[in-house]
Amino acid sequence: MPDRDTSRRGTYRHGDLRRTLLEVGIALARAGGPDAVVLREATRRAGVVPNAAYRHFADRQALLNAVCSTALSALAIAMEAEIAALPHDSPPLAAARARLRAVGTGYLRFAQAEPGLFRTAFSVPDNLDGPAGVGTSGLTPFGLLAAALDALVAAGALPPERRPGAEFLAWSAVHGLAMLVIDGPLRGLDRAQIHDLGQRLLDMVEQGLAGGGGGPTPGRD
Amino acid sequence: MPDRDTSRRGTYRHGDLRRTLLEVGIALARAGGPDAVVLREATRRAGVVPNAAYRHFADRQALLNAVCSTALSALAIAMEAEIAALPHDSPPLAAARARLRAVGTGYLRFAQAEPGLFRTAFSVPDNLDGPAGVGTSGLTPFGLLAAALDALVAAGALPPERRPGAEFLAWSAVHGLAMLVIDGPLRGLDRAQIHDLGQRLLDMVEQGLAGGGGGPTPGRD
DNA sequence: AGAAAGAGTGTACGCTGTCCACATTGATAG
DNA sequence: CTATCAATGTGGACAGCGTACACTCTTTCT
Repeated sequence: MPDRDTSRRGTYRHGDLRRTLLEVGIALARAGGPDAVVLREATRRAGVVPNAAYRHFADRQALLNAVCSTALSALAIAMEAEIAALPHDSPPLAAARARLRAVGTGYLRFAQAEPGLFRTAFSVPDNLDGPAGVGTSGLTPFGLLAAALDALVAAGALPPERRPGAEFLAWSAVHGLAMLVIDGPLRGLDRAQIHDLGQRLLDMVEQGLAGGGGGPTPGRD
Repeated sequence: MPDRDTSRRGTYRHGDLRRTLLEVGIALARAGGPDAVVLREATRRAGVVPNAAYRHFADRQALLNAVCSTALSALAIAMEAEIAALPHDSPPLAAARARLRAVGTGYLRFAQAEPGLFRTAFSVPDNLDGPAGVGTSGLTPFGLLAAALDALVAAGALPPERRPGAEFLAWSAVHGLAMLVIDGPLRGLDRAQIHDLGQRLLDMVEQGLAGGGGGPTPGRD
């Protein structure tokens, strides 16, 4: 981060204010979630007057959007890392199952390791499927989940007729648990307890998606 | 709502400012979620000077907490209404299953019918299990879910060893879907589509909680 | 060299939450 | 019946926020 004000900075130009603001914004989001991404504080830390930000971002929301995309990318990368850590020599069916679990586990680990960034990532309702917020594979977190489910179908572990919309069901479960853990009644649980609960949740998703016996409850309205 | 200012109001005293502020706060939350619960705007609508609020609420957060409790109560009541609408002559096992579905359906319907209140209800991390935010049965939304799961165990539809923590798994799934629907990629779906997805989700929860064949995936870490 | 465009500064406005001192009231004690 | 007191509402103030407008400094392009 460059110097703190014009006099100390020496130069009238800053150099790369846009990038600096983004990095500061990320730091703020990390520490305090979306509400902590405050334009004036960001410019202060960048050593620049508040209005300078408007040369690079239309308004506070634009900065927040950029931070949000970065947070989504970080989440995607965390999920990819969890996938990459899987053994490469498993049989296809076990591999497909393990991949879905890795997607969920990576998601939950990130939420717990970086709650501020996690909350920021989902503070903007867009960008979830847009071109932004991708990891090194070019997929968003959502895309990674969809791909894992496709692989599950290809491996025969998920009936194709149950595939459509399944990403929403799986995402609901994992995202909901993440919320409970970072600022719901489950905050305060230690890492191991959360991990166990996460694995039980993933069991539920796997069982529930594949569909055990009898299909959906008859007579539902 | 009483008159808009002292001159029109006539009386120096307001009458029941605390209640008025709470009601206005609920209206604001309904329309715009937690961020719309703005102290100055609430006092403006109550026809009173901003500082008057501090005689009844310690600060903005205290007002928001009160609104949050009310929103939680409204959610509990919506869920109770869904339960009450169930037929009373079903066999116990079917009744227990239907009750769990009603809990989830009521939750999702409320989120969709009152997104502002719903978001407000979960904007304060406490109050989820405290004495506040209860419905006519005296239970919080969380308590209603727990009771439905207990009934499921009593009816034999859920093995007792799977009961502990099951409320967190079920809640995760339903809450996550609610989030997707009110400000995630699923907003914009019409009522019927959401209902269908909700029922599929509840199928997944039912299947996944009861545990089909073989129990959890072996070899999970 | 001079003009044009880009980047940062300075000032200002309205909005917010909140603190302080003051005014008005209804209830209560003598 | 009146003096007092605690509760309640008012008025003015401050800092912090997002943001609009006009200005200046610096680089770049003709």
